[in-house]
Amino acid sequence: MSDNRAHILDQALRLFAEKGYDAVGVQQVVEAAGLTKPTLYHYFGSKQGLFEALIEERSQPLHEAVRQAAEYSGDVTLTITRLARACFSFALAEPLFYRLLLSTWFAPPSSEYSAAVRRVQERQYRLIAAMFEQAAHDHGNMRGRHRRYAVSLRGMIDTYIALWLQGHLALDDETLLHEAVHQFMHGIFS
Amino acid sequence: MSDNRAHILDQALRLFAEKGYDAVGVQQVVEAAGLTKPTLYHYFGSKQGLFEALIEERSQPLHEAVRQAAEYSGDVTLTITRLARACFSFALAEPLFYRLLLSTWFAPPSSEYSAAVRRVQERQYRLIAAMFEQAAHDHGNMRGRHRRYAVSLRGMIDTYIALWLQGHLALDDETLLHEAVHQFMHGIFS
DNA sequence: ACACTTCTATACCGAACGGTATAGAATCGC
DNA sequence: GCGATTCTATACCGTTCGGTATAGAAGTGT
Repeated sequence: MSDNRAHILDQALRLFAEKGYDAVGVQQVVEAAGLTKPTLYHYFGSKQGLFEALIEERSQPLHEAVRQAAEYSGDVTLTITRLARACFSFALAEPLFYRLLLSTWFAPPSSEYSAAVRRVQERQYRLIAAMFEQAAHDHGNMRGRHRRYAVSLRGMIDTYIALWLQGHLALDDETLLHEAVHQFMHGIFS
Repeated sequence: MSDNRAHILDQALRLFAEKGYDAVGVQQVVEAAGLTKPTLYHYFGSKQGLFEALIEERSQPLHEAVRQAAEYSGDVTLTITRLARACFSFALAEPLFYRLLLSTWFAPPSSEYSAAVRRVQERQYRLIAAMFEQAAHDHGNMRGRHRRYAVSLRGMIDTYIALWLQGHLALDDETLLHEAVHQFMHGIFS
């Protein structure tokens, strides 16, 4: 019955996302899953191991989506739109997981467990930066700025998702998506 | 000797910013301050009270700086530059406090203690939104978008500060400041 | 039927958690 | 000097923390 493992991951995701890693005890997780601690420690070895397995496994669909969306096709606006849409879609499908990603990404760095999340973000950052570097071949004025562009695009995407998570806007809105991308491309004086 | 109160706040800020609220025990705080728990509970009543006092008191200089910078003077670019500079300056002066603000702002919402930080952010958001609303009187094409502009400007500022906190860029760089503002105003083509 | 590996529960470990009852200093108005 | 208030330390409360020793199920290959 190895779907006990999946149950533990499910409940751990929910609790970590709702209360934060340090505020959730191992006991709470196994109780929510209807199991006991030795089961959890059998599969994951430690609380940190549980968290890392959670991040590693559940982030793969996002990583794949970003990888596909970030393939530069000659049209910067289109690529950026695809990228933002990929992130928005994933956040809409897995709000708990995206909340966990965001909160850990901005959490204090000392915590050992957060390295897993930092790896995920770093991987995505590299994909986006590479896209801007390719795009700079077509648009000379972008040359040398691909790092800053990657950084600020990710920042914009995460800002919108964070605001959606707090109920300040609707993420499943194509108009909003295009306005956001348009602002990124052409500024607020459109 | 009521500067014991200040010592406790200092150490609480450092520990909360470095490890996170839930990962820091009351015992750790008073030990770092060279005191004992009853002293802390005399001044702050509870761990949550300590956190809220910390946020409320240490955020006032930031709030005042943002309030002044957000006074619209007829020049949008100048106002935004002043705003970003005010936030950057505060972050440079109080990196631990800004890190604490950011991490709590993106933390799971269930935690009672985080309401204090949400109040701070909400106050600043209103100042910035009001500035854009005034600016819309001069720039008709901005009308009705002041909320989105306020949101994305704050997002951009916090993104840059977060990246500085992680060592990815230098915040005390007037060129970077102007590039960031320029990108916000005119997009990445320009 | 049997050894063997995989999985799960009971019961427990020492340490740390947030918080407090009590009492002794220190400081103040007078 | 003296009562009253403010502040701080010793010692302790019950609970929860992450983690584990032990042993019993459950399934598998032979």
